[in-house]
Amino acid sequence: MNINSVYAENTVVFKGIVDYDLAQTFNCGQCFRWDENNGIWQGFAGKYPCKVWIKETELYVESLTDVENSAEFKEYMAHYLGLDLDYARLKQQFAADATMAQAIEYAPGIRVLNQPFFETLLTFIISRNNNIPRIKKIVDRMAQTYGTKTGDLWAFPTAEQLKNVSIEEYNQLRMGFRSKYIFDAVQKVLSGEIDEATVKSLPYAEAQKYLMKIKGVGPKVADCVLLFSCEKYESFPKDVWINRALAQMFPQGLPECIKGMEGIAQQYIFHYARFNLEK
DNA sequence: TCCCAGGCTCTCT
DNA sequence: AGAGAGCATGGG
Repeated sequence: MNINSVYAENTVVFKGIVDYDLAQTFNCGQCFRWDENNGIWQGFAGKYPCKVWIKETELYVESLTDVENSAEFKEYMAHYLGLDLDYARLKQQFAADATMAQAIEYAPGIRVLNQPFFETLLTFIISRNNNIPRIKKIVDRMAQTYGTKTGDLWAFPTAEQLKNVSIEEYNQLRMGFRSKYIFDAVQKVLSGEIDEATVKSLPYAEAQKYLMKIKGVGPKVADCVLLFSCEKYESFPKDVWINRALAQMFPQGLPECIKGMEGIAQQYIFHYARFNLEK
């Protein structure tokens, strides 16, 4: 996609933005570390601590540290925010199915972010049998205990920063039975047994199997990592809400019009289900 | 007090 | 291979 943007003073402005809602995007359960203040969202997009806001059809991203390479910054943010995928066309395609059209209409401003691999892997290990508010708290404690602070924002820790953290220390972050799984994931990333470039290069099914070498990572967590950080848009994570949606909204199965991009459709379905379906 | 959460592992059949 | 209990923790 051709993305129109201008850059000045650590800020990139993306123009011609239509149907993009930051609240819907950051609150739809795909990420856990963005906070809003007076319409301005703050958080980390990869290595960039940022403020993000939308004014009419312009999307502003201000880096809170000095940008060394503005071209790289622009490209990274466009991809992170999902601006390089034609959502207008995709949503029109999905809306061929009436139930999909209903889910999209409920929150048309959702975009699937392209997040960093390591952070996504760990946060979705924490997500297992957990609820979103508590996931956020645990992830914040991880950042504040082991990450690096920029201004008043704590970066999610790198694998290197977690190198010497023990299971007992993870327990102190109140992550319960997930501590040993976080520990295993960190070790496997550090040893190279789990390699980001390898995951991304594998076809979906093999990539899922590869990630499941990590203890505590099953099909659902692997699918989330593949969808939210590896551009495997055919990945369709199934949690309790999606299972409810499948039973109540798609008793005949998923429609043909989302094929190949099931993961993007999934995010609209998930968000709709969470706020509209009975338990 | 019990139920549940962006599930998975282990055990029993 | 399929079903079911158990799991840490905290909010409702």
